[in-house]
Amino acid sequence: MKMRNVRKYLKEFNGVSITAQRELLMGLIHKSQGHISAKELYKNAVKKNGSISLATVYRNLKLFKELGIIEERRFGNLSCYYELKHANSHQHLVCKCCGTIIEFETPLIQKIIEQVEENYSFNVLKAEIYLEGFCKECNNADNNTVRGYSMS
Amino acid sequence: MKMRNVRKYLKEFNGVSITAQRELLMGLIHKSQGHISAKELYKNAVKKNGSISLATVYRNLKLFKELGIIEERRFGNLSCYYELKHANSHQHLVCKCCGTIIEFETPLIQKIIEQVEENYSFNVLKAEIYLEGFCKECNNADNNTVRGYSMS
DNA sequence: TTAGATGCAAATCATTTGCAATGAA
DNA sequence: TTCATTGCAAATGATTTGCATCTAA
Repeated sequence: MKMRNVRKYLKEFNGVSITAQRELLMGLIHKSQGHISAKELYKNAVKKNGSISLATVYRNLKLFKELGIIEERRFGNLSCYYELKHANSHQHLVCKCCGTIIEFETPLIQKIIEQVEENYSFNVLKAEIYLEGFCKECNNADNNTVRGYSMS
Repeated sequence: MKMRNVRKYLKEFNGVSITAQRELLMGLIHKSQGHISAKELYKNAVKKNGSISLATVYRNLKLFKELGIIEERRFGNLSCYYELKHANSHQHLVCKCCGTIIEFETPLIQKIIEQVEENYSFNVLKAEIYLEGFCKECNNADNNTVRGYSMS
């Protein structure tokens, strides 16, 4: 991502200053083109700026989240994943074996939201579908493992 | 829950012994009739058995999970919630303000699974929908707060 | 008797926070 | 100059683990 665009992003918000760390982190999040954890982001950032701290990564992830630039997701793990907020909402399909994360969309989620708003008088602000299973390749392989554990 | 039923549950598994702590924890999980966190479970357990340890709670939650008796859920928080595995799958609707958790069912989730299995050659083993928003009461109230933060 | 279970304290992992030093506007 | 931001280290909260002791089978 061009520096100019990052600046544009951040400049829209009053009182938020543009620092080298923020530009770096935003650039890396853009490059990740998908989901990245705080630790991965930190590791990548250190390669470019040896003195950046994990605290700065967390603080800025929190800031970007509050500014509505990124979203935070949990995929069963203890740690979170972060991704740029897309215009179009999408859902996640995760392989228990190889960890591949596939994004997909479905108009049915809108139907579900409507049903729930109707039935429970709820004002739904966020809808997430999380599907887990085995992808084609892992399903065929013999030596399946689930996040490091053998499942023979 | 009657002790006999707890024993029946645990006896089905070889090598798993029936301890007072396990009976207590299973009973409390049953009584909770919904979602309970490890900490809440521990607090309730201590009332009946002053010397039970948090480690025992976590170890047994892990065991029950492995035995397929309970399920682990994350609702955006850092900590997990545990619930008995129901025969019928159900989804969750959480109020950002008061924290109420509503369970609901929808046949549309099956449709989504079918679509995904078809489109991505995935073998889907688990499907979770998580909806978040404001319940009727909180939506009407003036002083809405989101998990402790004011949103005036 | 003996493998599995427990309690305790210490360890880990992800995330947050206090504080003094630094840097953007 | 001034207030936001950073790096560092220590704190926190959830969960796990090592170890000596206990207990169900």
